[in-house]
Amino acid sequence: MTDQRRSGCPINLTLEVVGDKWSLLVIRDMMFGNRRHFRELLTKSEEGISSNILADRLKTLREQGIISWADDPSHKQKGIYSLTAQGIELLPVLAQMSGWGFKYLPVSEELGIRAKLLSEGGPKMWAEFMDELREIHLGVKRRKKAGPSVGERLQAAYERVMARKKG
Amino acid sequence: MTDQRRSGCPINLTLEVVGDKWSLLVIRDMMFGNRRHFRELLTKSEEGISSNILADRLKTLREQGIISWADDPSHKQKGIYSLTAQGIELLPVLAQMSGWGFKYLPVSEELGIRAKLLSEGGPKMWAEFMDELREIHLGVKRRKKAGPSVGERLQAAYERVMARKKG
DNA sequence: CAAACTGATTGCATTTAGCAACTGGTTGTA
DNA sequence: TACAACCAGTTGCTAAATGCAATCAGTTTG
Repeated sequence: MTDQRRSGCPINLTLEVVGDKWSLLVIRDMMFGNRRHFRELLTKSEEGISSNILADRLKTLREQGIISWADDPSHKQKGIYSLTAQGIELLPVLAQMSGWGFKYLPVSEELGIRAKLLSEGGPKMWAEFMDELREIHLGVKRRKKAGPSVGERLQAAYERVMARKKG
Repeated sequence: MTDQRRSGCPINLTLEVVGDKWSLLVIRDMMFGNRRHFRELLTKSEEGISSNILADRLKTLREQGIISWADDPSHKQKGIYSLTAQGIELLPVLAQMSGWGFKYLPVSEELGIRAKLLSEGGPKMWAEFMDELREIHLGVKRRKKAGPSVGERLQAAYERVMARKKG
């Protein structure tokens, strides 16, 4: 990962940071699956990332200021990865990619339901979800809204589809 | 490019199609720079793509239904690449990436001005620009709006910055 | 007719991705 | 206190993608 940039174009620079097949999936799992430890990210992802790639991406994402790392006081070996403010603001990028994929690619039903809700919810829902992420990852307190959070609603919808498919 | 998918997640599927360092740059140049021929894409890009990579990406993007190809009647060897409806709808993805890059990465002034305007314009401006792209690439007629188009405004802003920088 | 231009392709070296096994340490349980 | 399971990675190796420079055959321009 040398520092030479191909151009000063914002799209190019963004691609140089997260334009590979894994970085955004790691961020997705931290955002939507609340995976915060190395092992969680390694074993609970749909796609099966290998440990050296995961270690490399976590390192790079830290260097880029997209995630941060802290000791887990409950376990001497565990660390907790968190999204930074900058990382949280990748949500609209993921939401748009998710919406496009849902519309044009062979998305599975259980994994598509979140995309559908997020796409229908639009920028207003994204802003609310980013607020929730700031609370979870940065400890920023926010006024509790009535009813379930966006994160909870997405998770509940996923589980509803899974339950119906199994039963 | 084998067809095996890592998962049915919409974000993952989108990444498998355009999640590399070049595909989205080719689409960017077609959208914002109106590059339609192989040579234009090859020589007029900021980043300097090599010809074998460009040929491979154009092939893949055609196979994925993101761009299409047609003979150029003015020249027996020339072909014209166009964005499909599906390709045009990648604009919001590019716009979000562009906005994020503009906010957090060392974007050059002349290449950042489009990102700034597009970000400020929001979904409404993106919809208008997609309408313009549908006219240019798909031949879909639309009612002419008053004043310069989004594409023209972006280009004019870019040229204004360049003129000022040169003196 | 020659030079420049067209959309690529080929060969080769470098870089990145990916798999499987392994390391050194910690924690929970019997 | 022995021991399995768990923790965050690292190492060695192979496969695939990337990138550069040269080349190609047909087309258009002067």
